[in-house]
Amino acid sequence: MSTDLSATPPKLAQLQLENQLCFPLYASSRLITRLYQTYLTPLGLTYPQYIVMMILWEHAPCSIKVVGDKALLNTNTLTPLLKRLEQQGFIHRQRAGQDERMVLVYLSEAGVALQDACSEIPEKLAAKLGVSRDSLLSLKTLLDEILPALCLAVET
Amino acid sequence: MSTDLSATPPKLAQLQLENQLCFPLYASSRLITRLYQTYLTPLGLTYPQYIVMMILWEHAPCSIKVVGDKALLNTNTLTPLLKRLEQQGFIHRQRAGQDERMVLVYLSEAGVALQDACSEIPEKLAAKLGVSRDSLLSLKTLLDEILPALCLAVET
DNA sequence: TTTTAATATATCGCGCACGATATAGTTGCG
DNA sequence: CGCAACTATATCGTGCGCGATATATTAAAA
Repeated sequence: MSTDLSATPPKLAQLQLENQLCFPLYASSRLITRLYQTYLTPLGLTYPQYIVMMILWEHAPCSIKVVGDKALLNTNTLTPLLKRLEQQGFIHRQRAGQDERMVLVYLSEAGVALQDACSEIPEKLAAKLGVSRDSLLSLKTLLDEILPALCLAVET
Repeated sequence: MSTDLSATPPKLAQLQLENQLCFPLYASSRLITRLYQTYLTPLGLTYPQYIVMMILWEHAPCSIKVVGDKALLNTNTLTPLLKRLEQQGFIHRQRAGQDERMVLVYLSEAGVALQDACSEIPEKLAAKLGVSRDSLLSLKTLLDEILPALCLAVET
């Protein structure tokens, strides 16, 4: 009820939204996704699909495992997502010959062409956001520093 | 395929995952949620439910609109979420008398008691993460600076 | 060479997120 | 007053995320 720190025990004050790190992280991630969506929807992509396409532009053909390692996603998310990308005609999938467990993901021509169509999105977004390049850069630096610690902590 | 910047046009280099701000934001948000979940599941809460409970601990009884404004969530997310919180016995809902459009959310005794059960979670998490308090604090500062710009940009 | 463990992918179920739409209730304007 | 604009909530459909589990293939151990 009170935001008066002198009246709120410190442990309960930590549970107030404005004192939490987790909330702005959660909220800004969702808002960024929504911003991207305005540019991605016309191209037929969702935001997680865009993440996966970025990985494929750089690494295809590669196994689903590799995509998952880079996107930090498991097959319970990736299998249906890749199915949709295949239905859209951006990729196709094929079991690897030498190791029948693996499924290799290949880019189609449309999938390759999509990269050009996406090339302007990051700068358009930065412009629309109207936050200094410095702020964005130091945010990225901080997150890149914390991300490995998060990966470790999740596994323990 | 190549990470050699001299061989990759700058606009396409921006589409490589490690040059993007959006990915570490998206990934760390999900990982933080997963970390919280280990502490929240035993209490019968999901992470978004925990966010909503934090708002209610501070502002209940209040309307769904107020909860949505603070959590940056709409009723298409909140209505079913609040239903589940009610089924768990943490809250109850009632139409406001003076304005029959509003639904007021009240904390039950169990809902109030839950705050104590959650009071140790933030510090436990920070300890497990093993990142300096300085890093976490400057991350929060940066995010709080960018969040308003994001809210604005989403509306335009 | 069996047997066992590890690996890669798939499936299921639940709970978000969110765009789009619908429905009451309220307010304001002519 | 009557009617249009606004507000608060609910519903629907789609696509994630992810814990849990299943299956097939390969590698390692006995």
